[in-house]
Amino acid sequence: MSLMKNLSDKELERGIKDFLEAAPKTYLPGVSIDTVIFSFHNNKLKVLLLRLGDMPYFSLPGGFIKKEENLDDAALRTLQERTGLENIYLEQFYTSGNAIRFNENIVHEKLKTLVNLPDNNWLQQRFISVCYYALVDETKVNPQPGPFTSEFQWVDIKKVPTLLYDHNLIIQKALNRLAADLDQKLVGFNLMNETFTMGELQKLYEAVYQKKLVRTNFQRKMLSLNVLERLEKQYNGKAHKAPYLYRFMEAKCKC
Amino acid sequence: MSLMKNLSDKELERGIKDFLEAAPKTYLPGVSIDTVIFSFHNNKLKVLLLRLGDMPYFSLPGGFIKKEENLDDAALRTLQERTGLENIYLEQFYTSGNAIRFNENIVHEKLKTLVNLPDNNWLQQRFISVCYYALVDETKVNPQPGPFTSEFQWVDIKKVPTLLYDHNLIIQKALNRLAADLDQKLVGFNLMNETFTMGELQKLYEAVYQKKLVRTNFQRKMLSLNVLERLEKQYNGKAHKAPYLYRFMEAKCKC
DNA sequence: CTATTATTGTATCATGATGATACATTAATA
DNA sequence: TATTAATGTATCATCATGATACAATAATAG
Repeated sequence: MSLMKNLSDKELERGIKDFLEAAPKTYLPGVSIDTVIFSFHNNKLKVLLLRLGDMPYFSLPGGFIKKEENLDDAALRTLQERTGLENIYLEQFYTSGNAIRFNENIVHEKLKTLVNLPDNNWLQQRFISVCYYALVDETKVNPQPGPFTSEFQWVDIKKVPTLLYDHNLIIQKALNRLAADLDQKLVGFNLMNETFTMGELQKLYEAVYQKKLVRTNFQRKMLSLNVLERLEKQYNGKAHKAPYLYRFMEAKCKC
Repeated sequence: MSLMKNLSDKELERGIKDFLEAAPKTYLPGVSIDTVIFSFHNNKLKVLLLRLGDMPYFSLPGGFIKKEENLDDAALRTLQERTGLENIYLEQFYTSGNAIRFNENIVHEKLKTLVNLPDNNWLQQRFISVCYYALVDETKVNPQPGPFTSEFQWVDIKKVPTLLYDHNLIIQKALNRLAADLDQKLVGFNLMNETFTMGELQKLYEAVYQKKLVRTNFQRKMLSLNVLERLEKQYNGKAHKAPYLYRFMEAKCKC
């Protein structure tokens, strides 16, 4: 599902110029934020990727920290700006800081073709990037382009292409952390609808753990947690027993 | 155990002046490193704290990142500079970035009493701090003062006083992470001597988990991991059965 | 209306990990 | 030689988990 914004080069140029003028007085230098935005839709775990212009690589959405803004607040703000959502589950998990970043020169070249930039402009400095992961409802996200975004795409976690910088590594670390948090903090329900079947929930866990689970044991485990409320059955017209719907009872959980 | 370096105000002034002259061309602005250095000695889990001049608060050791240096390399270098050790177990676990840091003004005031500094000097900028924990052998550490250090102290984790900035929170997060890594990656042996008794190992786990463990079950669990080599007994002159010594067999472990 | 099919919900059994407890072992001392 | 205090091992109950069997059921085909 590609969300083409089809920003023209003219629009990109305008956005980048405005950004570059404001950035040095607005944002902390040398520190950026990258966010791995997860969703779970049609039984697939996905991440939101974006592209600058017609560049051959996607990258993670991110942003910068205002000079008087707390780090976590900046992560939430940039995420809200990009998704239009409130109340997002957000977790810091890693900070990336190699001196030379994969393909960064390609980005700089691309920027120069879009805008007439001097060498050593604000965007060309070295950045230490603080990484967060977010759990969102894909259907409620209305991606808003930032100054460097011409295209959004939700990509199946199993089909993520080679990305800019070390963003593939960052996604892998996010996924590892999400798997641990799924166990220990039950954060997975932030990715489910209000109601869901046990089979749907199992698909989420399988996508995060990247392995098949035994259906009957999964069901027993989930029910034993005592955080699921069983609702009416879901008659879906299929020629078999209808599954129950469940709701996650936040009150019973310690997260 | 206090390691007074008794740096005079004159020495501190010289060091800080030199640092401030070199810092802007040497280090990335706005990003620092804080390191929670753990040791386990005399059955006590400790962290290395340091004090600037005669300030009323201790703080964590740390450092800065050279302009062309990878983040992890910087963490290792600053740690080596401060401890004189090679081959240190080091793990990044958190990045701290509130806009206003607890008691930072006190530090700025103290610096001004030591050196005649302008407002808005390099040290007074806002820092995003990337936090690492390290596991070291206290007896092999020979603390080297940095430009802001007049005193080192190994402090029992149970007796850490109120520290500067959010360093108490950072230590707590480091301890939580260490507890998780003790389980999953068996990093604890980095804190033990080459050989140790089961009782000593249990004291380490109890100090990290901050709770008592049942001796017999702990022993069974550790032996079942198949990573311990049993050596000769340790006759220590006590009126009871002598305990075996054990050695950690790295080869059998996946860390 | 009945048999079939695909899926779902539950029960059962074997296995392994863990908490709790008992007990045998032993190095030094009285 | 008995005592003491710590150590090493065994045992039992409990719980979590993997594997498997089986009953229940909603739609469909005959």
